[in-house]
Amino acid sequence: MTKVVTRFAPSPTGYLHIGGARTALFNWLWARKNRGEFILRIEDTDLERSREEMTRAILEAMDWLGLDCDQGPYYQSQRMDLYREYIQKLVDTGQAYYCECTPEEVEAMREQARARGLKPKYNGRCREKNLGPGEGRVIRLKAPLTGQTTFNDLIKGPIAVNNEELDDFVLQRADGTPTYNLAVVVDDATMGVTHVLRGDDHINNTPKQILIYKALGIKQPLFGHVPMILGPDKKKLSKRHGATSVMKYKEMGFLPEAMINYLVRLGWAYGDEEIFSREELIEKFSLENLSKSASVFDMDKLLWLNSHYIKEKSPADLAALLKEYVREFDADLSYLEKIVPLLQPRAKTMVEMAEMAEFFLVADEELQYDAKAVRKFLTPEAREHLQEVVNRLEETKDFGQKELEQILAKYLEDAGIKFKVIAQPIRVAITGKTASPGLFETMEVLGKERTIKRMKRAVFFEG
RNA sequence: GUCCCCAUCGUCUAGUGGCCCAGGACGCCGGCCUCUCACGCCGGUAACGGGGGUUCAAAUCCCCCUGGGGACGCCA
Repeated sequence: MTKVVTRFAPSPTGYLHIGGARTALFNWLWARKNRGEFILRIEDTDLERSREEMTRAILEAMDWLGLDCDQGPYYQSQRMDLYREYIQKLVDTGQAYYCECTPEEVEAMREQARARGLKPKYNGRCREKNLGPGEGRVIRLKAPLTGQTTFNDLIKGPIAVNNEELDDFVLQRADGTPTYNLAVVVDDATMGVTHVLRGDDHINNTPKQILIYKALGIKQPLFGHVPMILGPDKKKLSKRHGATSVMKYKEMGFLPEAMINYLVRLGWAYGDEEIFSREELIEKFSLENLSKSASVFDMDKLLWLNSHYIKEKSPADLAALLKEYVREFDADLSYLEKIVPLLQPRAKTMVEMAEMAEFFLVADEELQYDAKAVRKFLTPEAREHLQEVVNRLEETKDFGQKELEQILAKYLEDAGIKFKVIAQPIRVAITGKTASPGLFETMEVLGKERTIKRMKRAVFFEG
């Protein structure tokens, strides 16, 4: 059995988007599962649109997702000689030819075909002209006029296309650079790629590439076309649907674990299981369980997975992460580490967690009070209770949840009131809001001094 | 327009001819828990696009229709 080699080959014309990330993930998983190799290749043959910063952004996103490669990144822009060599081979063997038609002329041919209700194609005008190299000339593949090109897709099954549908497409542009289809074939072949897993928007390119493999007389890899990811309107996912860049999700406070888990389940399933660790995925991933149909990106489910992984992660790790999301961080990590457990069951994203952590981090005198909360809960009676509770809190040395609970219980008994009566006032006093983690745990983390300071401030606070 | 691909709850999906008057998950609704908000737990809502076949038996196989998506570049 030969070693499995997969690759991810983005073009640096944009950021790594959701769909690309999933394709990369599937390739990565397949390589890892089979103890094969995963190659990263930057497809930058279009020197006009390729941007170096995009390459960096893609690499950064791959890194964030933890999709490490064994080879590369390779750059097609650095392999031009190799492509030229293969193209020359095709010209020499009469399987490719120079064409002097201008883009306008070709467009006219296509227009003509369209007018007759046919598929727009180049009409093969220069096919038998036997032209040599020259200014403005491209090289086209002399594609078969009849017959069928077929392949057995790993995901979709048998696919057949009549060769009449294909035309003599361009292999080398007028500027001497190779086109996508040629470069992909040369690279996949020379890099020993065994499995090409890519978006099914490439399905129509596959027959063309197979024609090149055949013309070159080289072994072709196995192809698998994964379905597209759609927006809620069922159209191909794009900027119109909001964030599509993977790194945007990092910014929005998603964990890479959640991202990976979500992406893999979009188009792949393993029975009824929903949660997968990286190791489980490598063990359980399989091509047979990939679905054939497109799937809709669902933010709610991503959010659910993210909150799951937030609950699962260690407070220490989260504290370190949270640091990046909190504005003006001046406390130390150990303090954040105490806050995090209170927020884990509540925050769905790191951004949310940062917002929820805000009142812990702000200076006591700068704590913002919600006006409505003040009006509703800091009533004159409530303020009296608050003052009484402060008096009792000042006398305690221990400020742990247990002690606090006892002190409050004693006060309730003495004052003859229910906890409900003072719970919200205290909460508003120390957090400024009506919603927060449990009162006692919040007080403990805040500490005696700050809790009391805030409560005292609340007693006389005027909204 | 032409070609290619696809078709189970709103969404992600299980299902590979009988175990399915279709299971899980997200969401949504209701309840429980409760110091608020969450978490958690329990329950509920909701789908095989339509029509023909094949078969003792079809969500599962075949055909047609419809619907959706994609591709038709000297982009990838």
